[in-house]
Amino acid sequence: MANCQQCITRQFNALQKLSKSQLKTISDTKTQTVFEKGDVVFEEGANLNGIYCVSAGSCKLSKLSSNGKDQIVRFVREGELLGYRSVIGEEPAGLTVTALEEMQACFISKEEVFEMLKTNPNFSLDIFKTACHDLQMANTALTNMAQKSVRERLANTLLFLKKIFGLDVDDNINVQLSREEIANVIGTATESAIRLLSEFKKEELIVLKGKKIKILDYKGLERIGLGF
Amino acid sequence: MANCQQCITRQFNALQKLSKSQLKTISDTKTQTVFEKGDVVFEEGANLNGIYCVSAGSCKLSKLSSNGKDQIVRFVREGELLGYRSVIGEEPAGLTVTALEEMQACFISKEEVFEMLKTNPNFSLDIFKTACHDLQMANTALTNMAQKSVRERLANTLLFLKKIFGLDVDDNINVQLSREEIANVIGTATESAIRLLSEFKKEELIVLKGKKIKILDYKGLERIGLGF
DNA sequence: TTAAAAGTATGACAATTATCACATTTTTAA
DNA sequence: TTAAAAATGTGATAATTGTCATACTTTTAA
Repeated sequence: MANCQQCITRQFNALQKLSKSQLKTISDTKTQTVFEKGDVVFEEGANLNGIYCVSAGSCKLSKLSSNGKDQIVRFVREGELLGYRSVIGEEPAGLTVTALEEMQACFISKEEVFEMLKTNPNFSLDIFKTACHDLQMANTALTNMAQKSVRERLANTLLFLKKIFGLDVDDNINVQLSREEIANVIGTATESAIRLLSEFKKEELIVLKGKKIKILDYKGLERIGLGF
Repeated sequence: MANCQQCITRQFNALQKLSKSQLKTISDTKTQTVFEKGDVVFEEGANLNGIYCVSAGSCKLSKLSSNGKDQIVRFVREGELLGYRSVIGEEPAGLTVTALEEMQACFISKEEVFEMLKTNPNFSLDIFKTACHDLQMANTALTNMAQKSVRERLANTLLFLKKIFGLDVDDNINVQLSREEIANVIGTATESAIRLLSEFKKEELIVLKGKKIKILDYKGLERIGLGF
């Protein structure tokens, strides 16, 4: 996609609020990058010079704990913006962003972002709303992490992954995560995640085929996730 | 405090960015409320008609889990704003706010807030920065909750409470929380929190006197919090 | 193509944490 | 002031989860 005017991605984020001339400006100044699976977009602690608009593919946002383990905090798909928290908050990035598959993103410089924030209240409010919603989600995630068992969290995580990534043609959850990554979402040991996945399989809640996971019993997983 | 112009509280939040006339407007339209210890300012799920500027006292922000337990997500002290996430995000409140002591707060209507957001980019950006910082904190909290043991979380929580509330004349952490509330910050059973506090006391890391907690060995708690 | 490396799976066991029971202390309210 | 209620503290025990060992499978790269 050479220019932003034709790009449908922006319909899904705050860039939809830009005026024609503002859109032309970022279209002319943006730089487009392709990331391969496993590539790091930016790392925790980095000072970002702009934000990324993800135009294809998906990535994980993770944070390193003092025990050396990665905690996956969030997934971002095409259409979403990356790095605005750090740029607007004028802090180093709090999370590391890693591509989960081939991924395309357009970089928009900090200066352009602040210019838009100052001159376009609709843009400003829209992106602010996203941040507020993210905060809501973060608080819910914290509560679940604190109050739910690993088994409950796994059930919720599977439903959550389905919600974010949807299903492929065979009704599998449309994302391929390693067992370790699943464990890093839940906040548990890899072995525990593997063991509980096997249990879910035995209980005929899911089907496993390599990294592919198909949910058989949505109601069942929901019940487990709620603690029953 | 009858008017906002003389109120020092606003120095500590985005209201410092208001123009004189904007300040006069909110000063004339605000309503001031006093909350007693245990009073609920607003509840999870409520539709807020404005935000609160806390001018005295402190409160806890908590979320009910499906298991019936409260998770304390955050503490807010004088000088901070409450409810902006819900108002700006145009969502029901995600958290319940409860006064921890006598507390005073000024209510500013939604209409005033949006008016200021639209016409004053400095205000807008300042409050946005706060939100971004809150997001950063939320991600760190999530990672700690997921990756650290209850013992480690208790150590970190005590240091965190000291940082937020400071010390009283006898060097106790300057907030009185019940054992249950401490457990609800950490995300553990009340008995476990009590047991671990007793352990810390035996290990001469802290001194307990009723609800008062004095930290004796900061380095020791830091070491435990990091997982050593 | 094949050897090495990485990832997945499972058992055995240890450590952590939750739950229940109950005693003691503190707070509350009549 | 005093009885009731709530909060705190501790033991016993069960349940959950982590860790280590090891086998098997899949992926990677020479």
